[in-house]
Amino acid sequence: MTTLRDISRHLNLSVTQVSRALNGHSDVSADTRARVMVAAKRLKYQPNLTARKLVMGKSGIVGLVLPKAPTISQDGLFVQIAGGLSSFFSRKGMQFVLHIADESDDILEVYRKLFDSGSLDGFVVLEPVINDPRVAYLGGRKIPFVLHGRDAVSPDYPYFDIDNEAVGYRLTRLLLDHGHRRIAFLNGHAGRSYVEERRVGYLRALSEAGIAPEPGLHLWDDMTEGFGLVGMVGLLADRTHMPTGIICGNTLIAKGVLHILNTLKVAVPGQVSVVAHDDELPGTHTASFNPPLTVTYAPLENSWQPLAEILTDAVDGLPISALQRYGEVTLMMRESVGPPPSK
Amino acid sequence: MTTLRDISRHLNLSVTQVSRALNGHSDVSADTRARVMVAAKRLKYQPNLTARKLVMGKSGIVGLVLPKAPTISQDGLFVQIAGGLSSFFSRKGMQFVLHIADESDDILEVYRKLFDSGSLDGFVVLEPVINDPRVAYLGGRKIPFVLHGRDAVSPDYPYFDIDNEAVGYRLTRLLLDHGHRRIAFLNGHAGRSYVEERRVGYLRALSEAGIAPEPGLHLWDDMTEGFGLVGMVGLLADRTHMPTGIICGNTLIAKGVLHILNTLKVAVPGQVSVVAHDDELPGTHTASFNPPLTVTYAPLENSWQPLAEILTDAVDGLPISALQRYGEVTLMMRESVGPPPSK
DNA sequence: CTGAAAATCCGAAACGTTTCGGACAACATC
DNA sequence: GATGTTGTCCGAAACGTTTCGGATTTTCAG
Repeated sequence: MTTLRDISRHLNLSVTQVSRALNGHSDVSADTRARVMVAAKRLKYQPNLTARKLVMGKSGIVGLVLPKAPTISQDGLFVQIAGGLSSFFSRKGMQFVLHIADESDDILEVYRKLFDSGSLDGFVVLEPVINDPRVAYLGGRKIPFVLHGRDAVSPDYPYFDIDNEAVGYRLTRLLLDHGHRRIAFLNGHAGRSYVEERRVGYLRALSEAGIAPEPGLHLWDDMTEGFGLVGMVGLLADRTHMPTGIICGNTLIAKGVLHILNTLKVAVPGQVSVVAHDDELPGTHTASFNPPLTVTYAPLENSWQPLAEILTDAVDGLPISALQRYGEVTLMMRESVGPPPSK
Repeated sequence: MTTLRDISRHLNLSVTQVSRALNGHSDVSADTRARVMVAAKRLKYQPNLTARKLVMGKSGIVGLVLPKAPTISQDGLFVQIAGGLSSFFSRKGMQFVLHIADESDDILEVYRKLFDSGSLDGFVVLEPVINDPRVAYLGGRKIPFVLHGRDAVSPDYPYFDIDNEAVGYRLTRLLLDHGHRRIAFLNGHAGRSYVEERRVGYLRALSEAGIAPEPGLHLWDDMTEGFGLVGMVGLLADRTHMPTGIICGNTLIAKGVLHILNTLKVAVPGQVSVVAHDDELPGTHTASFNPPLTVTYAPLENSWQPLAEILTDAVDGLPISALQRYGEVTLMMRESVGPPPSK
């Protein structure tokens, strides 16, 4: 292990100057800085985070804690998330690390241990539920974290989210503008905040169009292909009274929905129009669905960078107002939407 | 934050004695120790692990480094591994952490960074290939690690493995003992050491029975259901000359093989006998295959505990001889093996 | 040529802990 | 009474880094 002292001896410099050179301080001559940089690289110098942490109070490591019970473990999503975050954090000079909590122990206790032992500076928190206990705990203890999403409407903690109310509104509005009047929404699990917000957008669009929401047309469930299959079959039960527009909470649901429609030879968009929100989950490529699906598009991948930025800033103590950001959502018009059948 | 110094001042003791009292050293009087304990509790003393780590040279954290490109094809498997290791390490008072390497950077460089920065004490290494570069690097630098498997026959580093030569031998032998003469082996990817070793066992059993191996009967490929499907179709191509015994490297392959056999109405074990090695991958339950599969059984789950034990011992500097262990393999006789058809 | 500002550099302290080497009693041994 | 032995204790060094305050050299205006 090479230390600052090694470099300093090697260059006939003081440890101080080497440190300052490496950390980009002002009072180091360009020449010295260059020499230090070269030597550091050549000797494969790696700053000892433990020592640095001791004097600065920060370790430079952040993490993600997941319960063993697979909330996200499906679909290779897991590796994608960890990989994405990992690479952006390392680009910011931080290390990102993943911790799977034993199902036996309380997840909040895991956060505490990790933070109080001084190993981790902060956390990325995924998949919030409404009034999320993790958020309450971390926020209460003033432990730095960033939430992917929100657990309330106007939270007082760092987060990155997309405008889910707008997603619900735009998808509904699109169908309304094409003339649809009976619009079903296969949404996610109740309790998740993004699910609830999309519902709010859906209801607002309907109400603006002067349409009373029918309870049977809004469904909550796991966002899986299975839900799409079962849900769509249910909606088709009464052919004389079925919806002409279908909104799917994600592309898995849409896959199931389209599968049923295609199998039963229901024309899309001839008889039924279908739209969805597309996170670009691995393995679902909405452009090559049959027919190509009209979606609101906001790839998950676009969140890793802002999440990493926000968390590093949070660890550095920036004010919360600077740590709340939204991601963009684009409407991708493709071929799954048309006017409703004329009776 | 209360420190040792606070306690020492409060008790008119030296920092040394307080530290020794708290850590249960011998040269502290019973009286002093009691007083220190009381004071520590009353002042809510929390030892600063960072400082301790700096002086002791250990962080108490070990990790697993994975390339972003998924070597471990199955995602559920991934979580299972990380979860299993995590829970056994935490039971040993260590923290386990997972690091996904950016595909851009050299994986050895990642190991170096993680270790030299003092963040991690050691590593679990999975899925060795023959002459694995990671093993060479870590071993060469004397960085503690434990290998799940081996990358050579008699290695000089800590490992936990099963006897893969015996797996190959026993499965082959079982079929031979039932009278089979033409035995195919759908093995894993060439280069992996366990794959090669099983092949050695297979060849030894054949040679003991005086049978010359046919090149076309031993196949290497990814250990997926797809390989099972494709491989089996290939083996069935010439019905007059097909093998009567099939050995599958894992249960995914076996799943594919059985699927083909069942679909084509080839009787198992009437016309073809099938055996496999069963790691108990998530989602494959060989007892309820059709027919229930005869396997060598060595659940992956049984490795987490020994791996955790070996690595902690390795970090503590125990001699290598104490750090090399084998796991058990049981032969589970079920219903997929019988005599070959009598012409 | 002088003086001061600017540019570079360095020693030493600090972070909180463990541990090495020794100090100083009290007590037993011969 | 001299010599070990044992039981307690303590000062100081060490881990590798950052940073404060000052020291030294260079530059440059007057």
